Amino acid sequence: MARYDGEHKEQTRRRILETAGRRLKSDGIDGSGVKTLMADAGLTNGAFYAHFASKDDLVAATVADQLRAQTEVLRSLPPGADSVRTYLGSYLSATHRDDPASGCPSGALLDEIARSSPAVQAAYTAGLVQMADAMGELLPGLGRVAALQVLATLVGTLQLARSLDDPALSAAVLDGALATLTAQLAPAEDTP
Amino acid sequence: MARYDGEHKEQTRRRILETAGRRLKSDGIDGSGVKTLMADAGLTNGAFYAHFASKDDLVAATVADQLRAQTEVLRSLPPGADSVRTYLGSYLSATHRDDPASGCPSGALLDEIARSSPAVQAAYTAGLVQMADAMGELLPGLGRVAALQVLATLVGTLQLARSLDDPALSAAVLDGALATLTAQLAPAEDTP
DNA sequence: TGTACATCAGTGAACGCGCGTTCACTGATGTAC
DNA sequence: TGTACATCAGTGAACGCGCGTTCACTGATGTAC
Repeated sequence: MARYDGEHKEQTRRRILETAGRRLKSDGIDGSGVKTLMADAGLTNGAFYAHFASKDDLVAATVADQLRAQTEVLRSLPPGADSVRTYLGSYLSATHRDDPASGCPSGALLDEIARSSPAVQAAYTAGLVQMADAMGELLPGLGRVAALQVLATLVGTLQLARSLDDPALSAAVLDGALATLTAQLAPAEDTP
Repeated sequence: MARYDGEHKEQTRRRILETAGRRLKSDGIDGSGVKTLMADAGLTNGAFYAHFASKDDLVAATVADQLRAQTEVLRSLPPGADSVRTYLGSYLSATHRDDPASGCPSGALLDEIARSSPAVQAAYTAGLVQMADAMGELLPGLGRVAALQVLATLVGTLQLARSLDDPALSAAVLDGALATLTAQLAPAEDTP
């Protein structure tokens, strides 16, 4: 019946989702055109609407997909404070700061998401709660709201580090936040 | 010699700067067109280039102006932990969350600033350092980097509260961050 | 005081361009006989 | 096995529109006589 068995099309959709994730995070939502997003996936603009209802629909799907990926990173770590420390360290690294395309979607897009459609915000809320709960499972006693607070601090710090044009200050803010968060999350483990 | 004594033009420039501040914070940088920005100030698009060299120039000037206004708010408070607590409380309020146009430029625009030109990032860095130092002067012992960390947490929390479509969760994140920051900044004052 | 003039802040049409979206079509594919 | 066909993922031109920027101009203003 179906010529490509549906599998081929599904694969293309995934490819668009993944390259769009990188492009949106590096150029922003308003800064990424449909033509460019499709070219990134090796396609032309016309094919876009065979996969997504609108640009907004793609943004919502991409946000969900990106947060799923971030959640999987957290779930792949063994439980314990060490894992959380490792995660914080890589989140607040110069590497992450300097490569938004590969990084956290919240850090790259949060204020644009705050201005986005209800569909995008719904996808974001669902995805971020998953991510917060995954972090909560690494550290017993860290509830959903507390985990969201940690994520908010990570996001704000990363954005700030990306916006300061003084490299020493940018690095100091990253390091300072890592120290503060580490102390805050495992206060009992540093004292005998 | 000069027909309007230069004062009239300076006043118009200030008016553009102020209405642009509100528009940029509510619609974003990419989301605000020159035509709209000028209409907000009661002018037409053509007059724009008599006041600013480019849209990027306006954005840099607006970022500087907005951060100056935020800094003045901090400087107007009497020194002491109570003032900082008051400031944190108003920053992390539902009122601020629901009215980006009147609020903090970092909270509204930080990830777009991270993608902006060197000129915008230079204006942002200079303005934010002023703001951090003004906060540092309210609370002895709060250095520049520590103050920037506090600001990063405020910004991330505000953006997150604006992006979550669950009102209860949004409020819980604001309240939780306020409690955590307050405890963090004045740890000696809560215990006898 | 009244008139002619120079100034210049502001107007609004136009430039080329990219936006999100639509649609008639192409052509590679797997199937049917 | 070889050929005719139906499917449909993908093409690329076109739609109307708004973008940032330029520029010839208008007309209210303060000044000079």
